[in-house]
Amino acid sequence: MDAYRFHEIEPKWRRHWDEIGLFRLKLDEKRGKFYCLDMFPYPSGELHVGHGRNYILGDSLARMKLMQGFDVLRPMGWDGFGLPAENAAIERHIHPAEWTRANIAAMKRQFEQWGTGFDWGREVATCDPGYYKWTQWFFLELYGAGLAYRGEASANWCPSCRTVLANEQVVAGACERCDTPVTQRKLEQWFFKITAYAQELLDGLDELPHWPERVKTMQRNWIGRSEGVDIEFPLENGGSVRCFTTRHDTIFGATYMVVAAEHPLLDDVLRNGGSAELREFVRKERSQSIARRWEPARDKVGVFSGVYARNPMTGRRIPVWVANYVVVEYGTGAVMAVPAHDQRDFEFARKYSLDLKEVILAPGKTPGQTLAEAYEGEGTLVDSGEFTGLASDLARDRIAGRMEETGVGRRVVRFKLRDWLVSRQRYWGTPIPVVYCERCSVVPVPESSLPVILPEDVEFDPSGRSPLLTRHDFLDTTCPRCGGKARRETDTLDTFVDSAWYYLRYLTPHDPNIAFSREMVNRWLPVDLYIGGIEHAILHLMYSRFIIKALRDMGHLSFSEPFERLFTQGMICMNGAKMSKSKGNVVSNEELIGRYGADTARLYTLFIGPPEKDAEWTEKGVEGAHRFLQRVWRQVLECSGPEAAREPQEPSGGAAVGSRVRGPADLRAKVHETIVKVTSDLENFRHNTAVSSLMELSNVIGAYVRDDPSSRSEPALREAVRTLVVLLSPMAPHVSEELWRRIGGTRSVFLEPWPAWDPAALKRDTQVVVVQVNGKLRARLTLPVGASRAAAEAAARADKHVAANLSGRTVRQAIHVEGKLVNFVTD
RNA sequence: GCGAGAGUGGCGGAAUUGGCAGACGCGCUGGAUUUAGGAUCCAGUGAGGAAACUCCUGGGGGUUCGACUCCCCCCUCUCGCACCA
Repeated sequence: MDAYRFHEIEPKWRRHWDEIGLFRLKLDEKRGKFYCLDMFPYPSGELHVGHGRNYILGDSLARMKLMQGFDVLRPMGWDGFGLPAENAAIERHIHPAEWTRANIAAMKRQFEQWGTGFDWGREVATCDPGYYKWTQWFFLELYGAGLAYRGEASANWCPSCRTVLANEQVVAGACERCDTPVTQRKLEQWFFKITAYAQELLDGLDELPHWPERVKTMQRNWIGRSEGVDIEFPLENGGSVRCFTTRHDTIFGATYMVVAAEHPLLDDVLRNGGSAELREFVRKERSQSIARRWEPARDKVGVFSGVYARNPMTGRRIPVWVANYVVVEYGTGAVMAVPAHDQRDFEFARKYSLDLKEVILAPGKTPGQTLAEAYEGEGTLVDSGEFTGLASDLARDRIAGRMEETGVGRRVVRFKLRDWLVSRQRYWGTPIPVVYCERCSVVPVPESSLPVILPEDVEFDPSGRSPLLTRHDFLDTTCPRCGGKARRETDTLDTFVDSAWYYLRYLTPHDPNIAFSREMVNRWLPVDLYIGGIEHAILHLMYSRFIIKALRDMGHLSFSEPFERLFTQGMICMNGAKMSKSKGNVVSNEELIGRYGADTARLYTLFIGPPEKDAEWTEKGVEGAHRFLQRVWRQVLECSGPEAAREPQEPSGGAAVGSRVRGPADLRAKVHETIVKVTSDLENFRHNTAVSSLMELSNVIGAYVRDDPSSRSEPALREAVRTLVVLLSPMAPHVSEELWRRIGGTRSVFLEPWPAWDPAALKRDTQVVVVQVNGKLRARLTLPVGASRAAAEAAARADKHVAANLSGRTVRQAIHVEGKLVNFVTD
């Protein structure tokens, strides 16, 4: 028998699949569609076994769907813009474009080695002008719709790199690139108005039953909707401070106010004086970086502002404080403080000896007891004027109503979600297509002039400053509106903009005239299955959802959610840590595939554990997967080749053990049970148990021929072996294709129909019925299927273990579950 | 603190309309084959016990003829959010 020579088999079949265009989408055939999308990678050039998991999962499912007769769209591309390329340029003097292209080529080679089948004719890269032209077009569309605007924002600023940093680029309050402490800086920046869709983005999550609950929860937290009232607190010397609260039922207990250091009220106060202490406190707080402010559990400190306000419900005079526990980013940057019913206010009030007034009574409590901590729950109002005696929820409604009548406040819904800051002071990204005209101010570049090309022959400054700032042939331009002198925008777009729409481009990847075809995306989207890492749970997925809704409202497409079903795969770890080059615990693909072949790498990756959970990579596990493929190889050839008939052996004589199948009908039942199991397991992302059921089938086949070598010519065995090969093919495609041809397949196994199970074959003659006495297992009986209660009970009583346990006792009740169990309950 | 998820042999993990706990793989033990190693094959492998048998799904309680599965309380771990008013 030939050895399993995966080195020869694997490249051979990959060439063949390419030649027959197995993964080339046939757009003209209109069968059921299946758009199976993997999150496209950033071309870092680094690819190890941990990166393969999602692609292998998707590939297995896509191959099964192909065999089930679906038109499968299975594209791949590259998230080509981003910082690492620019850093490589600065550090190693390689141009970002060159670095990126080389990495794409290297990664594509490795993808191909895995045998993951993609429709490479649809490949896109976000850094190609043919792609980013359309990213720029989106920008203009959003700008035209009023969803892109320029505004001032406080941002993380690295003084050394001279750029704004995203929050995720700030590590422990310092720039991830150069370790310089990050400061806050107000800058004019471009934003997308994602907040206009806050409510719809929240509601839409309820329409996504096939998304992981975890991801939806994270998005809900991020959107952060809360209902409350905005209340005007009049100031003693004129004017007022507005604050937002969700607990207006506690307003009668508001004994002071707190504003954030950035609150405009303080500008007025400090202009007219203010204590030295206040001045110093505000200065210090305002200079804190955003990152510093986000550190949790800081001691609450504050200073009296010198200003008094009036509680609009009680008329009480209350002091206004400045403190570090109020954030300017949320609400109005000012809060009413109710120390009796808010733990933060309670701690602060105790520290600075501020008044406390109890206005909510917990159920079963009497007033006047000394509080050890704030009571934040619901209860009955006390000492609250006309609202005294109401329950919290009713009181909130009544108080809000009264505030609206009297003009003191109004009901509002607030979100934590901020608008999406999309400008970056970086070179390697999509240029923002606007110019600044001396006369007309901000002018968008007309669509006919797109793309605004990113100049490639540029010099990189070690400071990290964008080379665009000194490129006059890029900078200097004319105004599209008045023809006068104008300067181009030098900021580029956040790479999340590039990746927010790429899945639309795959349908018309090379069309120079349109970003996407309305008709095609309406037919092919939403994406049926989107596979990727949990790290994109919020940003990428939320931005994509936003872009789709915006495009829908602009009339470019007619669906509301881009991804019907989302699957987030777990990480692959090694020695307890995420595999990464810097930790030195990577297993190289090339090495692994060189030693064991791609099919082993794939099979082990699928078998390692539940796909959504993190898993620990072990060499022993790889060997186990390889052993299984070796065994299948031998088994299939032995049971199917001519030598199967030529080498009859004496029956081993040993009686078949209980777990073994007893005849062709039993073998068929196992085969068809495996078809059911593998089919549903692949559809439900339980690849690990799909693999184990194939191992079981292989074990059963092995025992079957061992017990009766003459059975090798049986039709049931032939069916078993053929089915094993076909069911294995999505997971270990190369070896399955080779075996399929060797056992008589005349065309690719992937062109064969996926096996259907035969309900008749699933029916077994006998089944195992367990017998319990008082819930304790006493016997296992093999009974004919459909045995009656009487027959089962009689057989059970006849068993000697059961009889021994029943002797001397009276059976009070006998529970019978057909085909499963008999349980005797005795006195 | 809030929210979500998880806790099962030496290890990864199976089993959910409540009905055989530990599938499958790794590891380990013994045997066959082999000069040897490797590979392969066979048998065994939750714990205790010579055995009969008993015990076992983080801990405690409950519902039930019967609980890994349902309910209540507690512990631990992972992830997310976090002074959001």
